Amino acid sequence: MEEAKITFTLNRLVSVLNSHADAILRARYDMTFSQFLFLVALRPGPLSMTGLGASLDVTTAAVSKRAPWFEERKLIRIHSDPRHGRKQLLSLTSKGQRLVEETAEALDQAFIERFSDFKSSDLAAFHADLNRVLEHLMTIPKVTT
Amino acid sequence: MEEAKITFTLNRLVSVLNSHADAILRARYDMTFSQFLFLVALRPGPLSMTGLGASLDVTTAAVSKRAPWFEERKLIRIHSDPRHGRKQLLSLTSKGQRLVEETAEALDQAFIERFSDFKSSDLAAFHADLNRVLEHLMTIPKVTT
DNA sequence: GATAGGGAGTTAACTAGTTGACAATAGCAA
DNA sequence: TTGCTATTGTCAACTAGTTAACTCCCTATC
Repeated sequence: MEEAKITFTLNRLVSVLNSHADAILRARYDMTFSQFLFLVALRPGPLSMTGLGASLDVTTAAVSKRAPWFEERKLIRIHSDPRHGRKQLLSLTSKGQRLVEETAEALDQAFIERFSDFKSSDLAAFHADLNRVLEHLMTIPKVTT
Repeated sequence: MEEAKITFTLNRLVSVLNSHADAILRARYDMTFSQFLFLVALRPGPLSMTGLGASLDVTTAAVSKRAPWFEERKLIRIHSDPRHGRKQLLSLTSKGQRLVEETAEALDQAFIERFSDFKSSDLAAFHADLNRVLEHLMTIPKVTT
């Protein structure tokens, strides 16, 4: 009993965190959390449809359907890769880039304020624990039948 | 920068945990994780459409659409509340109950095995940390504008 | 050069959510 | 009683995912 409840607690935790972020983005930027994630994934540089899908942990088809929405709003540019006829490269426009920086900053700030009464060393230790568990889970994919 | 990454790590962690659970359920019980959650929520006793929605953190409409699928498979029963003409009560059939117990047990077992090399006191401390953070987030809803 | 394969993207049909509008019932107050 | 107001569930239209089937285009090999 005690075991599985960790996963329930984790699920509740991320759900609360994400809807918190979503609420801030909707209220201040008229934007959803998932739109934010789409743009953030492009921050490090242009990606193909498939590459962005991998980064968002979503199929290429899902990206292909959503991309035009962002292009229409001039947040991203879609241009075909000169080195590969079929491949499309998605990149942030300067408008998109500005939006990402601003929203990312706002969320960071909100997070910091929310946890201002936690010692930063505690948070760091917590993050380290999370990473330890995550890394443990990534090893030995283990085909369960 | 360091701050927001905690939330990214958390999101990755639950996504890995949940797809792990999903894979086990699909392979061994031909069932998805979200179907499992639907049934598990009814384990403590019958719930109305709205009540189940609250428990799953989903709207009443979503429950209303999915419920017939489970009824057709004789996993739940839908009967109107004798004390309230409009209200519908959803409850597990014995088939549903058996399935829930079996799958919950399987997932618990898989979790235990997966973390067999973690000291259980470490896991307990980790869970306590999670709860501490979660409780912190639940306080002061704080209307952000 | 022809062609077989693989990689990349799109589309269709599906599932699972959402919101908003609605219908039906419950419950209270006058 | 009668009549507001709440609660409850359903429906329609939408968003965001999935898988499977398809189309292009590139590359290697014969």
